[in-house]
Amino acid sequence: MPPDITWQLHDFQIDPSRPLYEQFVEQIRAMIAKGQLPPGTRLPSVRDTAASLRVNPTTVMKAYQELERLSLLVTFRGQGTFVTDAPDAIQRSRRELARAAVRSAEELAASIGLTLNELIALAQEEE
Amino acid sequence: MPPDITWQLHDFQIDPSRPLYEQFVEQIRAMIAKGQLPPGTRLPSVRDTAASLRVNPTTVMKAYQELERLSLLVTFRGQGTFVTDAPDAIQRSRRELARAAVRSAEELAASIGLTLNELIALAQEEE
Amino acid sequence: MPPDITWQLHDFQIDPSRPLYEQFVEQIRAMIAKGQLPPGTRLPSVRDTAASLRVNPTTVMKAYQELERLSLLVTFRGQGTFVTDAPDAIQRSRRELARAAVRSAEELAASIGLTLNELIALAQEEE
Amino acid sequence: MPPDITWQLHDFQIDPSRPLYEQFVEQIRAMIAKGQLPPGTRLPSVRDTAASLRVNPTTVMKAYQELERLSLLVTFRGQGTFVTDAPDAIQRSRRELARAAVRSAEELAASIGLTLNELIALAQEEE
DNA sequence: GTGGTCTAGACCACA
DNA sequence: GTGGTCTAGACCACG
Repeated sequence: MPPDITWQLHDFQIDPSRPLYEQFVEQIRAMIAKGQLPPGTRLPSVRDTAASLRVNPTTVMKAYQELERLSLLVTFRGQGTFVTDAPDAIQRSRRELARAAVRSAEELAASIGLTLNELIALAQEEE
Repeated sequence: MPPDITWQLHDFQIDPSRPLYEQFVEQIRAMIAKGQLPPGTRLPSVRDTAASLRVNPTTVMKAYQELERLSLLVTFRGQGTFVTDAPDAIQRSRRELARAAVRSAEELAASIGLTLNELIALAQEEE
Repeated sequence: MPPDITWQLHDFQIDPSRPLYEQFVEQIRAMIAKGQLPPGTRLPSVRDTAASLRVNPTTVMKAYQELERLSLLVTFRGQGTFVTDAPDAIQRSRRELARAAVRSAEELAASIGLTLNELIALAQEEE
Repeated sequence: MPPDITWQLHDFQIDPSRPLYEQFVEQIRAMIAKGQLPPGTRLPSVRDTAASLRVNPTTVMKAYQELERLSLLVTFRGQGTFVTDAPDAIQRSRRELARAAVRSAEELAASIGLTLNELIALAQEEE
């Protein structure tokens, strides 16, 4: 039985120029991918999270719902929201994150006529 | 004297979910970085570009201005907009693109507890 | 005299996204309709059911009450809750279930301009 | 170039006991599936729809976004929301609707020990 | 003008 | 107590 989790405002880095809920999705997804939020963990309630992040509850809910769509969270009516306990959903999510990141770098490389390795080499060049 | 350039709608791939002007910046920047638009080339006017891309002129203007800010384009009043011929501007831009792309992949890797190499390996794993 | 019944957690499949009590109603109703719970059978008490299903007693109570409303269960104070032995209640319930299901499929068919048979054919089409 | 569409309150049947946005999704999806909203059609803006349905704009937006997730709508920034012009997305949606409806009827049939055909026959029986 | 995000606050069903 | 829906109204970026 994994313990409940709590979080504080300072657990999250927020960039006011981007959608808040999107950043919550990213950061919670990263915590799950890192194993920091083990399968079955109960997340703080929408209201509690909203209070500790000093944000509107609907903003938190939007993030939770998006994570549910990604199969990373499940909510049990009246009981709260939990990290999925299907370990493959989590592993799949890690792979998807990795693929998206690598694909995006490869696309940029291709757009300037380089391979991924050449891109990495170029990034390390001295001024 | 490099020839003028024209472009067609199909030279650009657009994704409705992201700002148009931003996509123009990226794609023109890529053309410059690839040498497809050599230094000194005169770009089509904002009006012409907007017409051939079937897009709002202010969108094109915003893209050109952003590229000027990046020192990749220069505008001579009454004569038009040209690809910079400062030789290092282009190479510097290539390095900046590469660094940004690599840094972003590294950050994602770190956020799920991996190195860049591990991230690339994970992305290549089979289903 | 039909024997008492007991049930285990695994007799019920639950979907977190729908009301629990509603799913109990459906599943108990199905057991009765199938003859798996013969007329006159005594059901486990609300407390026992709640315990073995690891569920809030009020949830079970709500399900039992709904099944009473459907005339499929009757409660004798102090003696417990029993499957009705009015012979037509069960057959009527089967017909009602069938009609509701068919009507709902017909309505969906109509909403996309098909008959029920066309809908069934479309559902069987290959990808 | 498909004509714009407008709609009135009475084009929608609403059941106050179920989420509004969900009903909008269903009904717009049905209109698309029926061909009543041809590919490429521009939907009324969120604000206009909200006004004619006498509903809050965010409720309409939620419906539009859900339909976008289903690949039935695409939105072009600053220009509005359009029915996708990929005809296969629409046909796929029709099949999905049909399959879900049929599967649900089959499941109910199975739960009372019948086949789909027997269920349909039972539904047609006289009182 | 378009869609999108966020807030504050109400109300509901479910457990 | 939980999540979920809806409203009214503000503000923003984009075209």
